[in-house]
Amino acid sequence: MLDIKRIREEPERVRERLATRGGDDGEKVEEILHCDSEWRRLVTEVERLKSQRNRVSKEIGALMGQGKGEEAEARKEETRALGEQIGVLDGQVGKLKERARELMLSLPNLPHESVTVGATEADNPTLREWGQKRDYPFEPEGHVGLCERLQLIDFVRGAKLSGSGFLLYTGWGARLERALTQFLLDLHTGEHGYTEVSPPFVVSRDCMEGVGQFPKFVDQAYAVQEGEDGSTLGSLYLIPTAEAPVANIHRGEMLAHADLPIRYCAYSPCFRAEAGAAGVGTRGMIRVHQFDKVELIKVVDPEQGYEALERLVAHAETVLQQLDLHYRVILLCTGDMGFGSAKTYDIEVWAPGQKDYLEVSSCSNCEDFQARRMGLRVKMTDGKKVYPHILNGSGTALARLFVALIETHQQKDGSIAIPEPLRPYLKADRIPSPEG
RNA sequence: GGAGAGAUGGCUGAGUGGUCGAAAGCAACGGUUUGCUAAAUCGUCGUACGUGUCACAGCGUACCGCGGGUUCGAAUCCCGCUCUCUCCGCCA
Repeated sequence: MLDIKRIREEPERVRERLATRGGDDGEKVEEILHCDSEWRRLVTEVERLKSQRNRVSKEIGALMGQGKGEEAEARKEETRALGEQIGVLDGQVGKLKERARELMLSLPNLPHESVTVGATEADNPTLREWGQKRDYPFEPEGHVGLCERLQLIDFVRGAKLSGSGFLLYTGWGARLERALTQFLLDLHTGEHGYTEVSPPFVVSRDCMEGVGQFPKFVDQAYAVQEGEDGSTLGSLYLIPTAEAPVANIHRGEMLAHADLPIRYCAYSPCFRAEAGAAGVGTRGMIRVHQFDKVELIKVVDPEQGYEALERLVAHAETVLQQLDLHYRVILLCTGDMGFGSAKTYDIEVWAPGQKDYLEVSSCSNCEDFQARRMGLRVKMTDGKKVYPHILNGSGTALARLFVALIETHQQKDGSIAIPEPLRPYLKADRIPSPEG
């Protein structure tokens, strides 16, 4: 959520920055300004009436105390009339405020000045690459083929259980997934200073709203239902990312400055309805309804938000470096950024079987956008209360990492070589080929 | 799932339908004092929004878990909800 004061003070600037995202939010800004000024006008008015009523009520109390009951009765008429006016005005005030909030919640964050202005992913600049595409003395196989041949994933039975887009990991596949998860958590907690948390995998509507998933992406979330009648279990939603619960851990709190920076690291499965994406790259495990991910969340002093973002990306990059996977880091342009983000780096790993780069991490600084939505503040050492910057980054998504790993490290003999740092976790240095 | 108890300012904890934004204590902050890691003493000490100011101040409104209701007036009475605690049952 943007700062209403900022919208009041420099509406043009806000409109300009929003426009770089490509949406049509100009009209919303207009309506917000209108609701806001109207709201302030009515609030002033209704508060004046309330003040009057309070005064008269006190006088009535005094009269009653003095035993002047009749006089008091007479004055009650006054406040009754005031009460009616107040009721009407309060209704209008409430509606305006609600409408303004609704609009405020639907506005995306303003892109940071350093972000390239652009319309689509074609405009995303590549910032750097690490490693390189290897040459294989054979035609590298795609992950679907590898998974089937090595019996890592049973695509058919996974779909039988839950429909397409759900994976059944088997044997070495399941073990590799578990090893990767463990490896990632140990790396971030041990080397990068994050505190591991294990959050609920369903969250309330408030949490979804806090991180900016709602209201815009309601149709992308699975709602938890209680029974066949469709009654929703207190409006709970399967998390699309651990960011939803973890970024909300301190919702509504007032943190001390000494509590910062806060760094959390969490494993969770992620559930995405991917409505409207059917048929687009749905084969295999590139785009699925459920995948595992290790997420990194930071809550920091606003002064240090961007410094923290650079470190966050570096932490995610370490994963790929340790697994010896070629990747590139790109900066999302204004038109391609997520709803709540002010600046986002994507890390894309090379998958030789796909002959394409896969997004395995998205690291964003949402600045105070989420903190404002969830009412999370920090009391600075000088006593000032500010909204901290909240950052999130994947460290990393598992399914696609799995793809890049097996495609990159496939061997001529049909086996998969396991990079050194992962071996202790898998307790093996290769995944053997059944026929080998 | 059943029964009961509770939810008040950073914390502990009072609170009669009407000067209650809320006693008291602790903590915190500022000052004074005492020949020494501390004590005594005085004072300050909630939040949000609106208004106002260069900025303070000031003024107003709201807030005693959340949402409704009764009333001229609600922390206080009524209803619904949420959460916490205790006991019972059930269960990984």
